[in-house]
Amino acid sequence: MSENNASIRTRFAPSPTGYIHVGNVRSALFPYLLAKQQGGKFVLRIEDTDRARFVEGATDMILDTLEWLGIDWDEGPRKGGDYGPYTQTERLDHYHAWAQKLIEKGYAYADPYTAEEVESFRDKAKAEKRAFLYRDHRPSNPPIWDGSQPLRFKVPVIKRYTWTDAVMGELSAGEEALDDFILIKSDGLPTYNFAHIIDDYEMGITHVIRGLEYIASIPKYLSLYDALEIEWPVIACLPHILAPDGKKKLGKRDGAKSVQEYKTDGYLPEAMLNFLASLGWNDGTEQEVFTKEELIDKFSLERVQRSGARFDEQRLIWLNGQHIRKLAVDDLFERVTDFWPAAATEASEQAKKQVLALVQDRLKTLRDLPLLTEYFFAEPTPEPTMITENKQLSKLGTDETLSLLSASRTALEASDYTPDDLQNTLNRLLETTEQKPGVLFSLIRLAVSWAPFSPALNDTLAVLGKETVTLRLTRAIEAIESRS
RNA sequence: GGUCCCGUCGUCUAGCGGUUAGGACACCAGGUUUUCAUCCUGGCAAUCGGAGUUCGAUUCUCCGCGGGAUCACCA
Repeated sequence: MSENNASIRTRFAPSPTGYIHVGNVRSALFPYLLAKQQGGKFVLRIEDTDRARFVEGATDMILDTLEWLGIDWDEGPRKGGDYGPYTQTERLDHYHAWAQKLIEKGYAYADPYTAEEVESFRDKAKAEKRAFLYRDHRPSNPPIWDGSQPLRFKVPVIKRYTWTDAVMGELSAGEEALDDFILIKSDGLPTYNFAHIIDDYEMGITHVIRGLEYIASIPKYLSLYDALEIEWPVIACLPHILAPDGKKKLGKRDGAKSVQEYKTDGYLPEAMLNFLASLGWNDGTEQEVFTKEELIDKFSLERVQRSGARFDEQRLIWLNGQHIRKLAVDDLFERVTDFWPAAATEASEQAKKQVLALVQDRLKTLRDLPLLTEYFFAEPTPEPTMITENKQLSKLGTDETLSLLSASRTALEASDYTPDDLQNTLNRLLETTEQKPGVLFSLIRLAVSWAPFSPALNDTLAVLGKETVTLRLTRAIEAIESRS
């Protein structure tokens, strides 16, 4: 952990073009962790300058997702702050003022060509297997910019740029990386390339952390910082999260699920955070399970991996189980509100918590709850074939099965139904019937649950209660009798 | 094609010249008086290739090979 630096300001700047998928979240998580660790501020900014891809409601989806994950922003939409507005379309006057400065300095000019003309330049370069550079076509006498043409940046100095990336290390790129990119589009809105530089500066962002796809553009940004006489911020590029099978960056086309889907699939936000953080980062120890507070405490950009990491859902599932087991039952109870089987609707809070405590160790996702608990809330339908197809029980004859169930019913009726007494009763039953636990316990378990698996027998019986157990044993006996 | 980045078990990774190359997920086997899960024990499994530097390379350098990113009036 590095020394405290309360002046640190980081940001996450999504575009409202759709939901946030799991590949994007790390671009929010890492800046968040860094800001929290240093006692600085984490800023959220909405980059909505692309009107064509704008999706109504996307901003709210993104904010909801971040809130669910617990990635809380200090400034931004829903929060306000001293550096607003935090939505780019509300900051147009800022961009135009800075653009004017560049024009006055001779570092910006109107692009006189039509889109088609530029396209033909590009095609020609491609046909000749050359890299296309707009600055090779820089007009000698550009018209006065009247806002109807795109405004282009005029790169002041064509040179090799060298810089230090907080994750990738020393980087450099040749002159081919520099070009006269568009600052303001012909619709009057700024491009990302221009707007984010202005916003980051005006919002006092000290650490610009974003995905690796921007790394090729960094020299352009550096030349713009220089033209604007703005000091370079700390720059960090995060490697991509790769699709589970292929080697390409995980995207919506590869079936990258939205974060919301993981929520409805029964994943805990802390598991998601832990998983995403440890994809491409570790603290150098052998610790695998981290709480959010531990991540904040231990995170560092220096230890972020330089290569991409596959999204391995198996590992997420395992981590989810780990985090579920760490929760107090009361806390877990709050999380599973939407996951109970329909049969549990009428059950009391106390009854549900009892059941929950029993199955907590068995939950991989919250969605497993119905499968694991159905028979506690609804009368199961007897399926005698589960006995005859069980490899231990299949050796039992019908008569023997019936007498075992009958003896069990009688013995259990005498118990006070505390887990301890139930266990003692079951043990005595083992002796009097001269059966192995694998036979007797399996039989009772099936007769009261008719489920493929269940928690420890004495605990299960205790939660079901004497009345229910007696009833179910009777029904089991009847079902087997009527079948033979 | 130009520019740039990356390369340790199947997967996520530790390693910062000398290690039996460690851990985790997954998988396999065994154990904890039934099942499933948890938990415990054990097993399987990796340094992309070739030169060079060095007494000694996973580690440093170079060349290959492989993979990826990017070359928009998208971000």
